[in-house]
Amino acid sequence: MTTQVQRSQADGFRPSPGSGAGVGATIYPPTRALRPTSKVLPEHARNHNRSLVLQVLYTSGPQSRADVARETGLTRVTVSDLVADLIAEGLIVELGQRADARPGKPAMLIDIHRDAFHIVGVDLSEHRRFTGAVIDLDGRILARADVERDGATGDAALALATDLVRRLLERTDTPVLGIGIGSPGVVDPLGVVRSAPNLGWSDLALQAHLAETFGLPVHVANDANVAVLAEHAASDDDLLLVKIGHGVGAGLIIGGRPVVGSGFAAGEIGHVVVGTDGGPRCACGKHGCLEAWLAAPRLAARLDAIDDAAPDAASVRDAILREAGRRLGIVLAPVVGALNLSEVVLCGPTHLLDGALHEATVDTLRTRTMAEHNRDLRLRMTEQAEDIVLRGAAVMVLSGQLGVS
Amino acid sequence: MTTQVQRSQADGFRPSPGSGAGVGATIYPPTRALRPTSKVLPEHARNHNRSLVLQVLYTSGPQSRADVARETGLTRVTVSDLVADLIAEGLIVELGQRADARPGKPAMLIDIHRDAFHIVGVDLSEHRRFTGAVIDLDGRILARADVERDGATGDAALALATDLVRRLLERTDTPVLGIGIGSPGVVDPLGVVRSAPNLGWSDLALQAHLAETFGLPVHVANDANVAVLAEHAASDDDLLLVKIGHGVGAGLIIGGRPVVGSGFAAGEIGHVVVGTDGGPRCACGKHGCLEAWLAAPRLAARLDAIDDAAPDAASVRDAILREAGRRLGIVLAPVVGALNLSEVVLCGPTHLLDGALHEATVDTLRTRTMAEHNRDLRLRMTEQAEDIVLRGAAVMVLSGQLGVS
DNA sequence: GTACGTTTGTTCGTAAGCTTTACTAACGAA
DNA sequence: TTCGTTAGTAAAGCTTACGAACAAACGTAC
Repeated sequence: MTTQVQRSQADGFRPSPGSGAGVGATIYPPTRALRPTSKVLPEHARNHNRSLVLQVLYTSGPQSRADVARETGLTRVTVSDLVADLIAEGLIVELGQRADARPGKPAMLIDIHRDAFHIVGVDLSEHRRFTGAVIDLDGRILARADVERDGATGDAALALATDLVRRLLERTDTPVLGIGIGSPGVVDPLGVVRSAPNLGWSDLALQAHLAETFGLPVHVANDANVAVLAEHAASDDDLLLVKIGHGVGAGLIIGGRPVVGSGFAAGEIGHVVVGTDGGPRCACGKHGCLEAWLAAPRLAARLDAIDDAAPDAASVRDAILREAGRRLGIVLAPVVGALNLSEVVLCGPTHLLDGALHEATVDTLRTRTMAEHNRDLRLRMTEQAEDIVLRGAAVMVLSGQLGVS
Repeated sequence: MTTQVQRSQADGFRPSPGSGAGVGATIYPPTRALRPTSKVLPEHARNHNRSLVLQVLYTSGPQSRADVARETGLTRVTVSDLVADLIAEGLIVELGQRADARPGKPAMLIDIHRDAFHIVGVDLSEHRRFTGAVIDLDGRILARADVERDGATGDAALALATDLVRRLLERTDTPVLGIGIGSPGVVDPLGVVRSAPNLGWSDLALQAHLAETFGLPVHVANDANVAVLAEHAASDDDLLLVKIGHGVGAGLIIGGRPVVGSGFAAGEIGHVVVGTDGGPRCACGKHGCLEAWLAAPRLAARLDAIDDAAPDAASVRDAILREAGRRLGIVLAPVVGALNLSEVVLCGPTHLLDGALHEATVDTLRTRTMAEHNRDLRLRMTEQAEDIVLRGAAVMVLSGQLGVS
């Protein structure tokens, strides 16, 4: 009976991609979308392979067409064809023959044309000013420009941001691949700032405005969601980035894709209440919000309130930072547990975060989650300091325009 | 200057799929994988479109080839070609001409051959017994079989499960599309049970064992992760399912894809500590774990301890359930906030969960998250009761084998 | 120095897959 | 009967990737 069943099954069913045929080869593919949602044409496949070639070159550096073919699994013929297109478009250049001596025909090295395009990145998340930079394809910052915000909101703030982009575009003679913007607040995938109270923006079509003004591809996302892209470029795991500044926000990448959330408000953890014992009153009216514990200005104010002359000032400062870290750990523990995260990154003022606070967060996470499951959890400070949003904006443009990161 | 820049850019760059060319058309595609990881061949595209046709029929029911073409965006020619293949494989059948009178040639209705295959689903998560069922493609349960576990662990438990599958396979004469298993513990994507303390399993290659034994496609995943598939079949949003039974676990679908976690332990929230005021001692040694508050046996025991004769027994019961619900809300709040979830589903004993506990969880979530961002959050009981894991197992097989759900 | 093997990148022909165009079949409406 | 509409199919063409074969260019063994 069972043999009959399996015979019919084997005849009637063609296995889907990713799951080989035959006994024991069928696996549940976790990366496959559950439901196909739109058709795929050959040109889409080609675009994917095009990005794949660029990706290999981007991460592994100059190499021959044959090398790329081996790494991608495509044939040399196909790679040559794709590369020919990409050279014609100016995205790839030939660098000359490989130097080292090997048997066989010498290889012609190719690479992404790293000088062919620049990227404009802008960070609107700082409270006091907008910052921006011209960035090359490798994420190096080539030129900077800032503008003091001076409390500007609404259209005035938009004008400041637009002008900042204009000034940055004037700083380069190289074609610009695109403009990436990290904005505070809730930003939808079409680049509409749904709500950014600090800037007085609501339903502002920032992407459309800038795209029309400058005639360039524009990508806009929440600042923390942008920042996590910069961090993700270095690793491949699921990643949570907590950005602590004037407010507290997070960016999240799961399975290689940014999490946006049902209302495009993923990562908005600043007003989640921490613990069951009250806490400082928050601007939102609640008590014990994460932001009330952890926002940089509030934390700094609490530290400043301590009289340096007092005999135990140092230990009080330490206790304050430690408590803030503990509160962060309390909020993160359920998230780390539910998502089984292996990597959490902190981003913000180093003098506040990197020390007692960081330690306390680690300790709290350890004691409040199942050690067995989260054994290899890493909690670390970002190494990108001030420029993380700018670099993330560049990654966002690279990813959106070339499918590379 | 800027005009020059944009001209070169427009010439040199071909927009990637999903982002149209030209001003304002470029969007940041949130569903695109950041980095292409493997090549895509035409046959992969065809398989995708094949699944797309099946998906449309599966969800929308019998219709003509032309209807499918309109809904998928593929041409009638391509749909006819795909359908011809699928009919040859026995996955689609022609049902005869459409009855209603319309101008033009009458349509030949086609549908997924819903009687051609059955699915075997098994739930290993109950403490006292293993349950299983033969399920049709629409998720209807056609036959059941159970086996008392009687404390069996290790190889004995494996033998019980294997025998249960064998008995289920004997209950149907229809070809079996595949076997789906929901197991407690941590299960990796290859169907290896990395760790299931209750069953005494560690690194047990359950998928491989069953596939070899029965010569059928087998899919294994954690019980809560399986259950959430059943729930997801009804909606399309991000979804968190909390499964409360002997333990407490969760399953999570984000962006249409199950979250697995870095150690394949996503959803293991049972041993996250809740609140900052201690709590009952847990089997794991910590105090105030979610499981210590909420696991069905412990909750029931606390309720049973109340003397029914006592004057205020009812209100004490209520307080206990309410407190448990509050604890659940406290743990979920950071997760809901970080992921901006719109839908959370509870699954477990209705008499415990659906009442004061549920209400308290909703209240707690409301007061501990930002109402503005999570306005449309729904927290509800599952409607699938006992069979959710069995139905989820069927969805897992459907999804894995046909790309349909 | 010559023959041989190796590696690169290209050319040519082929197979797969989807589209456009054009057709036939079958129906209702005027 | 004629006209317009809809379903499904057939033929041709375009895109895309592949395999086979080849020439170029190199090291090495003898």
